[in-house]
Amino acid sequence: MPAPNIPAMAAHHHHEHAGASLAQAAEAALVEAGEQWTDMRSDIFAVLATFEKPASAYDIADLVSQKRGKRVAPNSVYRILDLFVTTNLARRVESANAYIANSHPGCLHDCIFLICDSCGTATHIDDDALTMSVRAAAEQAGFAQVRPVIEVRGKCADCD
Amino acid sequence: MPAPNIPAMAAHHHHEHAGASLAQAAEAALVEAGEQWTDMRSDIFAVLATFEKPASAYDIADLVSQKRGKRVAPNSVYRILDLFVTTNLARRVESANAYIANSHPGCLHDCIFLICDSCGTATHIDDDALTMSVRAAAEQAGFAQVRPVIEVRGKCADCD
DNA sequence: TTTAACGATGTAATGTTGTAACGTGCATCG
DNA sequence: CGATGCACGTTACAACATTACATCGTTAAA
Repeated sequence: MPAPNIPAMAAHHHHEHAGASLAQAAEAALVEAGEQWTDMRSDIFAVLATFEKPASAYDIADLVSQKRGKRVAPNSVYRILDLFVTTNLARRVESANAYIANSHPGCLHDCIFLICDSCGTATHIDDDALTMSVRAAAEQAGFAQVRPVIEVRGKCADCD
Repeated sequence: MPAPNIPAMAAHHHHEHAGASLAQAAEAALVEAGEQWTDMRSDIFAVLATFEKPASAYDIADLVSQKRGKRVAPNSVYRILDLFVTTNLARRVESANAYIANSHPGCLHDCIFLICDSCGTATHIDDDALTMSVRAAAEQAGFAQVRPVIEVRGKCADCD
C-alpha cells in the first residue's frame, strides 16, 4: 500500500485562495507564464471561480455574456479555458466535461477530484504520495510525459 | 514512493481473455448478472472487443450497422454500452469519451487506464493497492459509493 | 508614418457525444 | 387470450467541442 506510514498531506502547504485574492494569484500566475491578463480572461476566470461545481464552457459563456451584455461565443471560452488549463489556473474535470478553478494557481501538482453524483459539487484532495504512485506506475509501463487524471465519483457527505 | 516493497500486482491473477474466449466470458458474466445475451449485444461486444483503442459509441454504431446491413442508432448502442459498464463487461474511458472491453469480465475491481495521446491505444494496469488507496482517500473525505476514475494520459513506449 | 506582424477576440458553421420520449415486436405467464 | 415486461427502433434534440476565417488593436520594422 502506498504512503504506508507517512501522513497523506505531508510536506505540502497551500494558500487556499478565494475571491479577490484568488483572482490576483491567477493574474500573477498567468503573467508569470508570459501571457496577458486581459479583460476577457479576467471575466472568464471570475465567473469560473464563482462556481463550486465544475462549470461547462457553455455555462461560463452564458454568464459572461450576461455580465458583458454581449454574446460571448463558447468558442472564445474554450480558447481561454484551454489556456487556463495549460497554465494551471484551472483544471478540466474529465468525468464531467467541465472545468474548475485551481484554488492555488502557481502551485504545480496533480489533484484528486471528488465529484458528487447527486449535487455535483467537487472538492479536491492533495495527496502527492498517491498521485506520484500513479505517475510512477504509468512510467513503469513505458509511458512518458504523463498527465494523471484521478477523479472519484460518489456521494458526498451531505448527500449521502 | 509507490508501493514501496510489495510488488504492484500482488495477490491478483487474471485470465486475460481474447477473441472467442473473451466473448464467451462476457456472455457468461452477463447471464450471471441476470441479463440476456442477445444478438445485438453479442454483435456490439464483438465489435467493441476488436478495438484496441477506446471506441466511441458512434464508431461502434457504424461498424455494427455495416455488419448487420442495417442502420443501428447510436442510441441503441449507448443503451447496451451502459449495460456493459454496469455489469462490468466494459469500461468507459472518461478522458476519451469512449469505451473499451473489459479483458477479464466477471472480475470486479478498479482499473488504471493508460491512454497514449499520440496513437490513442489504451492499456490498463491492475494495482489494487493503489486503487484502494484512492478509494480510501475519498471515503476519508466523506464520500460513499465511490467509483474511482483513474486514467493517465501520456506517450506510450512506441510513440515516445 | 506607413505597413507588416502578431496576439486576442469575434463570427459562423459544423462535427461529435449523449439523452429523452415514445413506438413496436416478441416472449412469458396468468 | 390478454397483460406484462423487456429489447430494440425511430426521431428529435440537447450538450459539448472544433475548425476556418475575419476583425481589431498594439507593437516593431522599413
